[in-house]
Amino acid sequence: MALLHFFFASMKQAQWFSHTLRGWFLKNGRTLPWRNNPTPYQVWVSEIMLQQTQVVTVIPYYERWIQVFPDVKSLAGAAIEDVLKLWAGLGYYRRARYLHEGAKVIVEQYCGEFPHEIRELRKIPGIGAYTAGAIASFAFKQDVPAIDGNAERVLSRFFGILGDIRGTERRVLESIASEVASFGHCSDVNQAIMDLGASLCGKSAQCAQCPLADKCYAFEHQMTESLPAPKVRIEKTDEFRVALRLISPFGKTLLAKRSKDALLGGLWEFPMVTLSRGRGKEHRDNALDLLRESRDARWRAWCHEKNLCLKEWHNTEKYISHTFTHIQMRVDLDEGLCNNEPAILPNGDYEDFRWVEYDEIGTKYPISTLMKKIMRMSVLGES
DNA sequence: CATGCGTGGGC
DNA sequence: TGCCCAAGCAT
Repeated sequence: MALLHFFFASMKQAQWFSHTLRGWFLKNGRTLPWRNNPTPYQVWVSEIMLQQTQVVTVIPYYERWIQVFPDVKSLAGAAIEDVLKLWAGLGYYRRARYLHEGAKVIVEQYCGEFPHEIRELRKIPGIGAYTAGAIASFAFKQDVPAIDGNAERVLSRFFGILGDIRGTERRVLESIASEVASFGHCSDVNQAIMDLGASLCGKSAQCAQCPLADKCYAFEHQMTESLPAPKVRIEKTDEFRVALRLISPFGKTLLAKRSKDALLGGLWEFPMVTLSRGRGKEHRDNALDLLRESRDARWRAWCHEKNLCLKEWHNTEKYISHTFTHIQMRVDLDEGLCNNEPAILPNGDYEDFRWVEYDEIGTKYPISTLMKKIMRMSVLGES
């Protein structure tokens, strides 16, 4: 019933919406590095980078990326380490891995040419419903919808979709998006929806300047604040870790490579151990006790297991707090000198260990923002 | 299908 | 400052 209601109510509106919004876009659309008659590769790279990430953040990363990897073939032939280095700092590192894998798939299975069909695009790692629609409409000029967070917000407000657009009302949203798409010029219209969502129809709407306000459901009913229905947020887990800056007799620093499917997968860091993980004040208090009492013992055991012979040792009293989507992390830093430089086998969180020059960290070895913060705490010399 | 996965910017 | 978010996808 709900679907039928929205379908009939929105049919007339959809054409006006498409036409009016496109008119606004042709005058007011943003100029962006990936918008000048883009190749499918350029659309792909930009769309993956833009997932959950702001345009201003993406621009410099995109420019650098296109310089180094101008096409699918150059990306497919690259080393994953170099791919991650270009991505370092952007977050959600699995996206970089999927881009790399996807490039190989396109070269090996599609003769280096992007498939045009949505169904085929969806088979490429990291390309989901939205990105497939974006590539098909922006690069191949197909009249298909591309529903991202902006489209969810703009469409749910304009057409008055009151329920959960990620749940029960998903079909309604998709049906309306298809209706809008059916009037053509989807490359423009889809980008118009995003630009409107990024400017006038953001979290707080500026309806006075909006070309769609005349027929907008949310504007008419003063519901822009409450649409779309907000996502449920999960409480963050608190995590307490200790990192070790360990220096060998030859002045090398021990670096560990995180397992590729883990948090910050594939990036390098001072080795860390997790002391505790949980939620609530009681847990946090216990964790701080644990930190005081068993921090050194944990490290001694860790070093012993790795045949590392510790010489000097010191707790820096310094720590950083770092927030991830689902984790509130505190990392304390310990620093020490050891008498040997053993080869260390992969284990647990880490798939590789290496003794490196301090100034290679971040240039030769890709690191996260968390690791940058930890390095700033280090008081030992820089070599 | 609910959950895991980063970061920098805005208020 | 602390909280909320911003062009999703895979499992």
